[in-house]
Amino acid sequence: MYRTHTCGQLRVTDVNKEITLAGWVQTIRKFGAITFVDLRDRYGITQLIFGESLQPELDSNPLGREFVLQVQGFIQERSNKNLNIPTGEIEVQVHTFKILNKSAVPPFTITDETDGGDDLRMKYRYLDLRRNAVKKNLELRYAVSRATRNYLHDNHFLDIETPFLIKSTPEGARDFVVPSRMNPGQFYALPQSPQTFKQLLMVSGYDRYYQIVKCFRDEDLRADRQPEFTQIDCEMAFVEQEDILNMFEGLIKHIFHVVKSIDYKEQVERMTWEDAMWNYGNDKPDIRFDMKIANLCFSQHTFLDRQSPLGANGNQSPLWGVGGPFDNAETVLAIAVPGCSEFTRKQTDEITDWVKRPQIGMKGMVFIRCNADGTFKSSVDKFYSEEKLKAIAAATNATAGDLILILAGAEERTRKAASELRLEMGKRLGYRNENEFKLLWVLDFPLFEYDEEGNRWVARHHPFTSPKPGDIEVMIGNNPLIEDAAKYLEHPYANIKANAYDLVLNGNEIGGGSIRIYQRPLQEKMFAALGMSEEESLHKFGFLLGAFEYGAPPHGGLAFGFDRLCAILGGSESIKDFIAFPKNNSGRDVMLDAPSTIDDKQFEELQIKLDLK
RNA sequence: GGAUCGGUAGUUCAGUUGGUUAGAAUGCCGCCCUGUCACGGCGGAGGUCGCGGGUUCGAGUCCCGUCCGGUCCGCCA
Repeated sequence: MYRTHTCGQLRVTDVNKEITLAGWVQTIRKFGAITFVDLRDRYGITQLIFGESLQPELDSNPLGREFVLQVQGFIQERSNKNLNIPTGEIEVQVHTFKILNKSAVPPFTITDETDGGDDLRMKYRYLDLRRNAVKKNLELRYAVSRATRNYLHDNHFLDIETPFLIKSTPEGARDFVVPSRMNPGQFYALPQSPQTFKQLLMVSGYDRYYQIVKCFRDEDLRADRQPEFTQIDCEMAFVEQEDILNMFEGLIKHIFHVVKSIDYKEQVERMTWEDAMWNYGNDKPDIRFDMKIANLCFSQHTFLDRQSPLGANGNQSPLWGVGGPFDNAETVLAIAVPGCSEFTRKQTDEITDWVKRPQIGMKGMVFIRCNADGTFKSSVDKFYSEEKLKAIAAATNATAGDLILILAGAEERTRKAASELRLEMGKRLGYRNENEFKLLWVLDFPLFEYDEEGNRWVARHHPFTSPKPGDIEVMIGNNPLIEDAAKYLEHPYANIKANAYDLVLNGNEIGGGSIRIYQRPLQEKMFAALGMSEEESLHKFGFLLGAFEYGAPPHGGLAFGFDRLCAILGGSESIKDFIAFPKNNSGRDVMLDAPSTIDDKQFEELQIKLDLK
């Protein structure tokens, strides 16, 4: 028997017990005739003490960090206790020991605050995983997984596996492809999600399905995006949007309860996509803090059908007049930052530089100080009177002591910049506390989105998403074959809303889904609207259209980004440390050095000839 | 596809205006130490300054190219 106990379980109540432990040498502290060793395993650390009689044996079999060691001894109460660790009141008085395996000196320290850089840690991931910090994350991941399965099981969901080798249907993200030896010249694709399979399961009558499943997307990566990632994929039949929201609000609350001991009692807030874009500048607002964006004015129509409070700029408006800095701006947006009117010139310059960075791309920033005495001081005093500044401040909902930041420019870029600026100021002012969790449903997304590059309309969510009930008629009644972009832009499809919903946690999209189309004619209209010919839609999705002919029930579902959810619950921006063996941002596994070339023999079997450009 | 930051000892980093033998901490090795737990003390070893080219009397430092890594934009139904 290698061990009778683990390194985390022994306490003062175990004193005098004869035990055997096995684990890794964390540290060695030598004091002449006695030696202390911290022995570590998955469960904790136990101090070993080697007395004088063992020193000759230790001298001839020296220990080193990360050696695998087995010891026999008895538990004794420490004379000097270490109350920082759970086993700190006891130690093992060793009488025999055996080195089960030696270790090379590890390239970085196996400690919570390691001295290893990211690159090195990834190369030696098997050592990195020994660290408590990473282990804690993987344990949290398992806890989330378990809570999810328990909740869904209790709600009669069935875990059903779906295939990984499927057909490439290049809609949306790029597919990873896998050559088929038995079918030369043909390729499987790895699923971007089990979307169509779960819909087919609904047709088959498995009315509550889930799977915690790997998905694959061959797109460029980020700190929160991996080429293979895990989803909690769910689908339900005979449901409306409200049923889905309730079910999965329940799931996330259950996860909060079990994993974080948080009782999220209040109903999750809801917001339309339009309100989100209008007030926060993006479709996944962080509502832990307010600081809404004020829409000061437009000179042109925007994608939101709203009126700005101060009217158009330029000479059409008595407020803005002519000659100001916003004369030619498509959009003018403002944020009132609470309590920052006393910012120094250096601080405002610093924020200006921040919005001028290429990633934000603003040409500059205007600011107005709302002084405590009710006066205003701005960087545009020569253009606007005190009265006008007051009107702007009122439209921004600013109060005395606030600093108003104003951005102007092209609609899309400016709105995005204002959104980023709001988040940045929120972060700087400490409003984005990682221990505070705030959920939000974003509803009523547009069904379509115009793809400038491809010169066509694409599905914003995916092509199986149902329009909102009132908009279905619009679609059925309009099935134009659209020839050019100009027609698209006037097209009524632009205003069709989807029966789709995203769940947002602290400004991160953690889940999204929709009520699906379940009738063949509507699905055909959808494919047509996306510019797919009948032949093409049959070739790609004939199986789904066929299934809809055999009694497809109304259905809908949702998928959570599992890795991201775990990272946020763990208080991290990066998902890498919540994945045992992640890839770097070039999609490489630096430990395996994958991807790699393959043998000529493999090419031969696949009947593939490599001809790189 | 693009932007940006970084690459110097095993590791994490410093290295001024281009100028003597490239430093610190930690790790590693040796000696000392019977109550440490970030043990301590003394000593030692350890460097193709990512790679290639250029400028210069002289390059870790400046220039060009390239490779690798981080972050971001585009992209991610």
